[in-house]
Amino acid sequence: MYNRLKGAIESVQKIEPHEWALALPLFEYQEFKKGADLLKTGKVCNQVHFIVEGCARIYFSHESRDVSRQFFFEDSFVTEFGSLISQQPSLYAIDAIEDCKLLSITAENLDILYNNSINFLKFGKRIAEYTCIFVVNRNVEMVVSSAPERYLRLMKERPKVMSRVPLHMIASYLGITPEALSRIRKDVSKS
Amino acid sequence: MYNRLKGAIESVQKIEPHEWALALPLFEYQEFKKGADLLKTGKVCNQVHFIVEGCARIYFSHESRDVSRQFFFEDSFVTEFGSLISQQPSLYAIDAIEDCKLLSITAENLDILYNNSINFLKFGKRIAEYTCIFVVNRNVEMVVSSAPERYLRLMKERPKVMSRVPLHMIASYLGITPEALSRIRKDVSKS
DNA sequence: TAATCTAATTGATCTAAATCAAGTAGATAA
DNA sequence: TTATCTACTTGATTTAGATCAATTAGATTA
Repeated sequence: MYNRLKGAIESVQKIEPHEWALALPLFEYQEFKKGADLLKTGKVCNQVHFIVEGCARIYFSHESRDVSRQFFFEDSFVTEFGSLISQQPSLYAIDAIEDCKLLSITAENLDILYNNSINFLKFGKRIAEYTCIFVVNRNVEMVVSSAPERYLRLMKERPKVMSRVPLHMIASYLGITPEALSRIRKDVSKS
Repeated sequence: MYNRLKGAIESVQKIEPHEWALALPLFEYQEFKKGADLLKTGKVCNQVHFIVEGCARIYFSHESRDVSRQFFFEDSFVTEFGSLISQQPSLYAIDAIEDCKLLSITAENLDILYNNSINFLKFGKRIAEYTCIFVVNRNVEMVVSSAPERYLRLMKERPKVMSRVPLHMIASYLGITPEALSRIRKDVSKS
């Protein structure tokens, strides 16, 4: 389990043995059942989770309708940056789409880690940068591509989302209604 | 001029005198005329610019139409993260909306800085995190708010954009056509 | 100064996707 | 097993904003 965490981190930034010795005890194992909340809207986000197994989502509640912002699968990290960094109440919620096995670190321990390990600091910088690039591209895609184009691209580039996330969540992620997604899928399957 | 740069950085992260001694010589002053390109699409982004005076924009060319992604004013940094970090050809271009006075640092010098100054490394991490939060929120706004709502919010929260950026650029930033923006403005001015 | 651009506005029409409404199909629970 | 959810699909109608077309208003250049 810890090897999965180490692998994911080292694929981004080389970490020294003494840094691992500091880091690993700071992570705590926890499980969440499907549908459970990892973070509720209005609460301060105090953890970063590494997903060992399962699938989670960040979403936004808007006029009694959930808008999914992003999906996360095994071997990736989930947190709500905005709240984690500002330590202000979160505008977003995180929940488990499938049963989840997590290795989690608290905001305080993460601070300790960043202040005592230069390579973890570099790792944190890179993660933020990659996230930024990903989100910017998604943003541009929302403006320049049509709904069917966005659907086809998601299908091609993130097949896990298509196979493991309910369609109504995918619809809101794509910025459309479930009805519109249903019709797009019908059109696509025809051609 | 360098005091402006120092002020902007220190407002995010405390920097030690010896770190400033290293950093400041790495920045080079340059000017761009209104309309000039700071980065062309297809070129590798090799600089981060601090705007001392003026206004710039990142945009995306799509089917012979520019889509503005973001606007930048004095006392802020402009670069194209995606290309800067990957050192791959940029999907985006940057140009000067007004005559610009810049303090610029190259990707190589930035690397030197990050590898020799822990506080600049922390600064870089924070900038990436803040950018990420900003872009995510903008993203969600594109999905949940109508065009008039997005216009009103931009007017309220970023008056500099409204007063210094041409309307057709604002329109594409809001994800609408210039015609639609014109009509929204007429409606808003009535009420 | 007039001439030529380009930006912005206004009007008419069209269209992608939303909304409203109803039905069907899988899950989950009793 | 049946009953009850909730997810998904399908159809009818509406609407926000796009597109097409023309005009006006500022800029910029000759």
